Amino acid sequence: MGRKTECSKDGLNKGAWTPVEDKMLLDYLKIRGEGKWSNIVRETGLKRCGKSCRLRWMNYLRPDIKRGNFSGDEEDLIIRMHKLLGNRWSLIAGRLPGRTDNEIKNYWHTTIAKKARGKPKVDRKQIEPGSPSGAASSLKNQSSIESQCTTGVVAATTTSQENSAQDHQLSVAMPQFTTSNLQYGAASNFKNQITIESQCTTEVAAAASTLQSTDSNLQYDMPKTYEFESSSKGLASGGEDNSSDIMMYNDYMDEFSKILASDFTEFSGIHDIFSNDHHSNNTDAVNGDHHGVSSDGCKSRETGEFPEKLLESDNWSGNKCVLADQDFDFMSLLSFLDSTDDEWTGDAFGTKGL
DNA sequence: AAAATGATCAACCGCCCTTAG
DNA sequence: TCTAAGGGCGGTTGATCATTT
Repeated sequence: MGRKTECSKDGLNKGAWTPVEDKMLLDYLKIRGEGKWSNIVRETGLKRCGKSCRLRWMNYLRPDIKRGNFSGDEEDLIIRMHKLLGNRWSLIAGRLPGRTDNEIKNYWHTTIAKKARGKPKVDRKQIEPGSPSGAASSLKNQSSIESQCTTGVVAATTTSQENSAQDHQLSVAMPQFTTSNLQYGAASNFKNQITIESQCTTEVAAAASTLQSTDSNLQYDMPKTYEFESSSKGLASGGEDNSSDIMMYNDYMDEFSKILASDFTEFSGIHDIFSNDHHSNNTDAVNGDHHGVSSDGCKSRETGEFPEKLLESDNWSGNKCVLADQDFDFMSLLSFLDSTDDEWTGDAFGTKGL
């Protein structure tokens, strides 16, 4: 069933790449550059499918890849970005210069998620005492992901089996939720989802994205129709017409999705939030001032602390721009995330009080 | 010293989205 | 407008190495 993928064709190598294969790929990319991955097989005789070539390049061969342990700052950043974005590894990687989505994903699963479950990493590479990623940092991270939110509401699933699967997912992806404080409701509770205490809205949004990631029927920019309602894996129908609630929820997720995918400064709501006095430190950075755009699509980086850098890139999902900026200020990013934790609320999207 | 267990990470799989024809 | 192919992404697997018993 289904069409045969390029990588499932006979005669292609699988498994670990050899130095010879690496060289063939690098030689090709040196001449032709990235893209047109499927041409590589035809033009070089390399017995790898295009996807495999791309992966090898993106995750291993690129010269700008940073190797070695994640610093405490990077770890903090991952945790906070994950809190906002869920398992959107490529988006998170886009904010970590030199790190790949695969690397971050692995790191999350092997280290951070375990910490969140109270099982600290045993670092085989042995981090030097006093380094930012040492014990103190771990403790800080542990506390940073503790729940500040007493009530979380996530969309419902239909069966207890599915609930349990998602319990697991949420316990990993959303450390601030525990099974006991999740309220599983039916789809008819969408209204309740939206009227959740504003301080928890970030978590709700992220939880929604997490749910999406486990269910191909749920789109991040929530579907215009109830795709999930008719899905065997999707959310249960409440049995009554809640279309207005759903529409509001759709609007909310739509806006959230747009913001994640785009230049933040396009969103006046976000702009307004950051213009508040208590965020005056960041006001300049998010005042909607667009910078020059270079020919490669990367905007200029003469100035700046994190918030501006976060906002200035119009390419959230790609590493192209961010990787060029090796002086990325993690502390600024972390403080930004701190300062805005409470601000990623319905307010920004005009949903408060729905 | 050897076996068992755990941790790490490169690579694969399969799905979805985009785009070219 | 439709369809097939390519590209991108998140989830998962399995080989390898380190640590523990």
